[in-house]
Amino acid sequence: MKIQISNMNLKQIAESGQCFRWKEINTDTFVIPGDSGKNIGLPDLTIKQEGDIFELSCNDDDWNSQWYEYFDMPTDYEEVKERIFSSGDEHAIEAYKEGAGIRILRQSLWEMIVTFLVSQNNNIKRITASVDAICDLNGGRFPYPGDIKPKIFEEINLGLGYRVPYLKEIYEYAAENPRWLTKLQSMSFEEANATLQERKGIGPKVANCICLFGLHQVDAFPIDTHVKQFLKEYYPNGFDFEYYKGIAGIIQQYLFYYELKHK
DNA sequence: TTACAGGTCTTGT
DNA sequence: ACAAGACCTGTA
Repeated sequence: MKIQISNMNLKQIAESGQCFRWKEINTDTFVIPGDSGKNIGLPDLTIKQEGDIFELSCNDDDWNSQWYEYFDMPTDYEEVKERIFSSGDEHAIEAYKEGAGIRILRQSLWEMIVTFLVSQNNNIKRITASVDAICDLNGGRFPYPGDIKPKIFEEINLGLGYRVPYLKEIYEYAAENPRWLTKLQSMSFEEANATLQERKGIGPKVANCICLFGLHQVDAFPIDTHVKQFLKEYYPNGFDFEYYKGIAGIIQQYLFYYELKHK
């Protein structure tokens, strides 16, 4: 199928550090694993961008029931744009222009938990390699609790370094507490954020990433080394979180992407 | 060779 | 509550 979508750029999303399993098979053409979203059994999606026209390998039903949400179509990015431009905040405007096609994907919560545990004090290239290695344990599909035995992390070198016990423990915990994920989904941002940080290896930054990318809590604002640098350089007197309430997490992605590109 | 990467934990004050 | 220091490892 073929459709027109505004405010979306696949390449920018792929580079924005929120998804680590997209494969670019051609220029502006990506394969996205079907289990990246909320329906584990979905076929992989091939999607090709030409301007604001997108050609997808799925049918209308799968678009309407699955990928529409995955690409965050329910969010009005035109409104986000207007709020940024009417803010008078020149640094946010500048950052926005750099990554105007970024969207906050609505990805699998479990995948985000595991992925951002891996991400700490790490680089995107190695995170991708480790996530791929973790999927290889499960025939290429992202392993859910119970799909693999937690001890596997100690037995096979997946390039996780000191994060091995974190991964082992989170797989154990989630298998023993099967309602944990659904509980997180019913919590407020503050509750979910605090609950996530009860797990070993999940601190404030990783918890905010999980809230933003796995729970679509758009008030989450992960402060990593890049965003910290951006805030320090351009907002020495503080960043106006109040003004951006409701879209702070989206803004955060523009700042992150801008800083990543200008380094 | 040293520093850094989408940080967190432990320990000491 | 806050500040060091340690921590795997590939890349520049």
